[in-house]
Amino acid sequence: MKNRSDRISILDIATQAGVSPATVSRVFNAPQLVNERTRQQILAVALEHGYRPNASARTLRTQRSHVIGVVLPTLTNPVFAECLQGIAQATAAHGYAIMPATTEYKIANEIEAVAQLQAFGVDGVLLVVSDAQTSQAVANLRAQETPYVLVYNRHPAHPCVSVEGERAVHDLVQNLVQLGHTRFAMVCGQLQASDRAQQRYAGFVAGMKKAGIQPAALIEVPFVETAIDNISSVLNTDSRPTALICSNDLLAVRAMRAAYQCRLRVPQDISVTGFDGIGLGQDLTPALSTIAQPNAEMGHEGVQLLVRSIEEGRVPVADDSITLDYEFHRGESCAQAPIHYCANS
Amino acid sequence: MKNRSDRISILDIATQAGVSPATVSRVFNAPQLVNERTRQQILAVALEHGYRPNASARTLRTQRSHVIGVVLPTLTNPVFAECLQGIAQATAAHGYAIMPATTEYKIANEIEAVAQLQAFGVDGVLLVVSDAQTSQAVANLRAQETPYVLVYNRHPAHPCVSVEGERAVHDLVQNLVQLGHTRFAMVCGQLQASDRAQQRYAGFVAGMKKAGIQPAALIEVPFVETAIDNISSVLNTDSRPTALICSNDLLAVRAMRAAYQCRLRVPQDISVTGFDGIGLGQDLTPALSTIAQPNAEMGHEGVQLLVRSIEEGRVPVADDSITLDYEFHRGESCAQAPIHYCANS
DNA sequence: GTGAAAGCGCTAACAC
DNA sequence: GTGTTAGCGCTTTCAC
Repeated sequence: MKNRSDRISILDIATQAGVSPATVSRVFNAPQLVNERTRQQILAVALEHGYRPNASARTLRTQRSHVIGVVLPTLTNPVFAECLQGIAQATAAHGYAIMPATTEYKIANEIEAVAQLQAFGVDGVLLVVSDAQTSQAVANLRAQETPYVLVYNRHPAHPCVSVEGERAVHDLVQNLVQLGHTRFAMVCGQLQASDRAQQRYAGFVAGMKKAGIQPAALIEVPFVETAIDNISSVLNTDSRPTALICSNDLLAVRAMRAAYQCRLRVPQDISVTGFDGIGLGQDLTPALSTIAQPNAEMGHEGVQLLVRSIEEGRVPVADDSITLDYEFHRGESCAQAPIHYCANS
Repeated sequence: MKNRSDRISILDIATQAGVSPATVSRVFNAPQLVNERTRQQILAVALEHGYRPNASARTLRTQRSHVIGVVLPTLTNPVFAECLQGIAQATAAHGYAIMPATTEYKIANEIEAVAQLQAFGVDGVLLVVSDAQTSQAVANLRAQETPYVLVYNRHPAHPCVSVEGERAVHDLVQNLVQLGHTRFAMVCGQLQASDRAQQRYAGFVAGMKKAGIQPAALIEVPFVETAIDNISSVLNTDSRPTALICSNDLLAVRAMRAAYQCRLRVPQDISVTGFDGIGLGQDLTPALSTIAQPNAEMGHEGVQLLVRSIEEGRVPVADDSITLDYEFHRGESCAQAPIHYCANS
């Protein structure tokens, strides 16, 4: 009986085609070295059996797996899902496979994921880490000289594909000030769990300072489950903000929900902005105002950079970093500050 | 100079620990066979070098990769992203890695993905295909006796983890009829590209029949880009429906947008329901009414079923199929039919 | 243009 | 309880 484990091998193809395994191998790896007629002959036999060279054997022999590892926080947030989608498409176009792992924002998982990927012999890894500066996982990659590129993270000492989050939020604040807003609050997840959120917050602070506005509330939302309550409690105060700048789109959606529950209209009573540019944001009502990153493209570029350096036999370095443009989507969730607040200021 | 390609091997560990490679191997694969003291000794050396057995070599030797392939349409739709998240967590818990590929709903990509995964020697594959009945990719898996489980697809001849989509929509129609609705329309993507959508539509038709209601409009949306326009054109007619049953949540969000653009209030003027239960749906305003599938759990169960049968050395069969419960989330996007329409009926 | 043979790193008989 | 050895399927010199 045919057993699943005795798959057809290069030797079978060689035998049936009346050539040596070396020739069959050449057909797949250096076809120009093989006589046209024998090549066709071999290809015919291979096709008939649906033969493809065993990747583990090839990897073992060549020390090249044609697999890219990917480490990211979660696929529950569409930003990362969209990015992974971009990664998947780009790698497929280059003939690579991907091996992703999610960390749930846990440092220990980042480290474990990288170790596992290294055991699988991935040619390189793309990561979104909690904090590029202090990441042990990244340090390990570097120590082993495994090529890697950070995505979303932005740090001068590492090869990164990122967006200027700090500047983006800084400019956003100016933008809202133009619209008459003077009372702001920023909504973040746990700041220490994300260098991106920290950078966005830094932009917020800088923007406020630039505009000469009082330092404003930071609403740190420890768990997504309670986000709406956390935000509502701020919106229920007398001195509530007229603009809520959220460090990501998922929070912005919840902020709009919180506003609704507090009987505030978006954007008439309160403006809400997000960050990320998840696809769904544009289809919401009101359409989400957000600093849109080109998520799929970030994945694309990361793959591009990583694959190129892998194929050139070098490791990507900080100088290879790519900064992509973000785009402020005006949306419908932000507008002029409400009149009576303007009067107050 | 240290080269990235000469990673530490089992032989290095063996030499340094003063044992044979076989003993080192045993420490990782059958620790109980090794003397406690030598085991500790070897573990210490391994830890010091951060050694992990090379997965390609292990795979080549044992014919077991500990990798699960995943084939799905896209990660741009949160349903699949949430499911993959569940898959990633479950596989990690079992010590497996995943290798996903996206098909963009193209049959050719399904076939190619499966072939690539087979070349990588995955131990099994989880797939969401366009049409289980006619899938060549699935047929190939079966021909090679590669263990596989379908997720979301529901078909009597295959091992599936799914939800009774047909019944769900059938019941939903009754539900809406109870609320006074008599004019319905169903919104789908391209029906021939998804057996799930077909099943949901069948449930719609059956539900209408059961309620003794006129066969209603089917709004087939060929491209997501134009979804809102397609839907709007139906909403702008005199005989517009009072309830829009959408075959997935992404379409439902766009349907709500279309309603808004047509100056119809959801749910006062028109009720909208989705299907899938994407996480974001509950945070929207109005909260999305939907038939919620347990997306992460579907991934979990698929992994469970697949891994169990892999470890028992058999292939999952149709009889192993699992039907999970869906849950109707009432949400805020559906309500009583508007009065003047009731009067009409 | 093609073949013979060595060896990538590991595991699993089998021997002791 | 541990070591010796063959071989998984492939690529790649080197020889012809």
